[in-house]
Amino acid sequence: MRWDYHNDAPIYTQLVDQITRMIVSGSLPPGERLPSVRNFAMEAGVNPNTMQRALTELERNGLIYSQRTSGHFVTDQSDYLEAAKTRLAAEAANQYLRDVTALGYSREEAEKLLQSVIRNVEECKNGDSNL
Amino acid sequence: MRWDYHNDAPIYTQLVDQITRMIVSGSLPPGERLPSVRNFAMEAGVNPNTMQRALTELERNGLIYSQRTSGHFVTDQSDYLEAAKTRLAAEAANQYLRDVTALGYSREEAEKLLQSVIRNVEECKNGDSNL
Amino acid sequence: MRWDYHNDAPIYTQLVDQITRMIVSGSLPPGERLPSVRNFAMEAGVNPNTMQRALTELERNGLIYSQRTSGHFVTDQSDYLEAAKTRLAAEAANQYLRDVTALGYSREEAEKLLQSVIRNVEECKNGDSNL
Amino acid sequence: MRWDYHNDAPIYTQLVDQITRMIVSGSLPPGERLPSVRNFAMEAGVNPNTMQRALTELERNGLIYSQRTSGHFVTDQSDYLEAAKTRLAAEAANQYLRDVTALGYSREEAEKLLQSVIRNVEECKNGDSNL
DNA sequence: GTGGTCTAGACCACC
DNA sequence: GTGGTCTAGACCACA
Repeated sequence: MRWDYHNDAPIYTQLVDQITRMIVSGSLPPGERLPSVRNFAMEAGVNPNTMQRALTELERNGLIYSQRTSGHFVTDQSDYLEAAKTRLAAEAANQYLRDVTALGYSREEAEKLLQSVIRNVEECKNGDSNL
Repeated sequence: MRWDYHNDAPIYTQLVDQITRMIVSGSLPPGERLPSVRNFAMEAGVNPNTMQRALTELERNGLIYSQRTSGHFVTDQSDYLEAAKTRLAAEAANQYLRDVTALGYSREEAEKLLQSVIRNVEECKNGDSNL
Repeated sequence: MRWDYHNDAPIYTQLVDQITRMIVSGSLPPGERLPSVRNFAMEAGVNPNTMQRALTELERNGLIYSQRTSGHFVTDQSDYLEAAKTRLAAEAANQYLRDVTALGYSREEAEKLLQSVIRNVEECKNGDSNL
Repeated sequence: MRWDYHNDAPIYTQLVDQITRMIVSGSLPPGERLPSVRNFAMEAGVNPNTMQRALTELERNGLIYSQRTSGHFVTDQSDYLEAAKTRLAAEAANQYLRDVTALGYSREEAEKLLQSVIRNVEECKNGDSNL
């Protein structure tokens, strides 16, 4: 896992985002025990307080739960994970639509634009793999 | 024009974004003179300094230019405007792709998801028009 | 003559600079009568007030003199023009030395740097002439 | 460090220039932490906002970077610093050439003029040391 | 304590 | 009237 941060947003927010992705994408499977706050913070290269704050946020979101003495665990309600996943994806799609229509594009153009960008990405990927 | 701000980003950034959209979408046509800094600030409900900062940023981006004693003007290089428009749209599309693939979706699913969201939006629109 | 202005300095200052160069470089010869303020301003694409201010400044510098009813003339004291020329050149050289030593270069390096830049310019010139 | 300002340019610009020189000349070494905005401003005798603006500009130029809660640091990419140094020096040399050729001198004369000015400076220095 | 944003109000040169 | 700079002082989130 790569942990890199930018300056435009609070670190704890970026932690929440990244861990969320790890969970809903399954790279942190349901029921999995997370490293201790202290270790997890070291791994991510941040202050334990910051990691604690991120975990609290994730617990508030229902993606993880904490057991008093034994640590934090990814929720094992996989239907909930699935719901979170589709919700986040729908949010992203709506954001994209809002952005691109604000620029003066129609919804059809938004669709075509996405397709051309995808083609573009795939060409680059192929180019890279040839290096 | 609606000027509404949220709390996650600095106001001057949001001003830059909104004015950028007004320009590239053509609602502020090339060569058009903007209101004076003070008036524009009043209209947007912010301090003149904040608006000034936003305009400085826009000038740095090449979307407007300032003429020392007569005001700010939308650039009249329409090819540049067009380039900015497509650049911003491509950024939005890439952002969407990044978000949604980070959640574990494939690029094909990203496309289908967008289509279903668009259908959804259009149904809502129709629903509204039936009210 | 090209008259183009940038935004970082007052227009009248830029006029003073450009006319000064025209005079000391001889493109406006000693004793020459300048166009009327009104015409000169039109030619330069500026407000007559602005041109007037520039001429006043030039008169203060002794590069031109005005005769009540017949207009402005380049001074015919060619020794004075010569002196102004060398003074301005010396100022430029000193400015260059100050700039470049502030960056941490020695005076010898300043000399070598200038030579390499000159070579560079001449290559570009040759390249252009081949187009 | 001497902080003296003249009236022809905005203070924040002059701050940028002076700090840039401190950095590229090595008097502020790579990786070095700058004083806090407030302290730096006090030291330079300006308002914290003004210093902040200068630092923002320097960050945009890539000469420093800011770490959200711990301060500003000189970039540690020394190759970049070296590039900036030579770029600034080349700009100064070009400026000198432009100035002096606009006065009607040839490039050879520009070179000789610089040499004579350098000799002049060194004589003065020697004169000083004899006092 | 750090950077950063925002407001308020004054001031300036320019045209 | 225009843009632009500067100061003063308050406020905030982050670590």
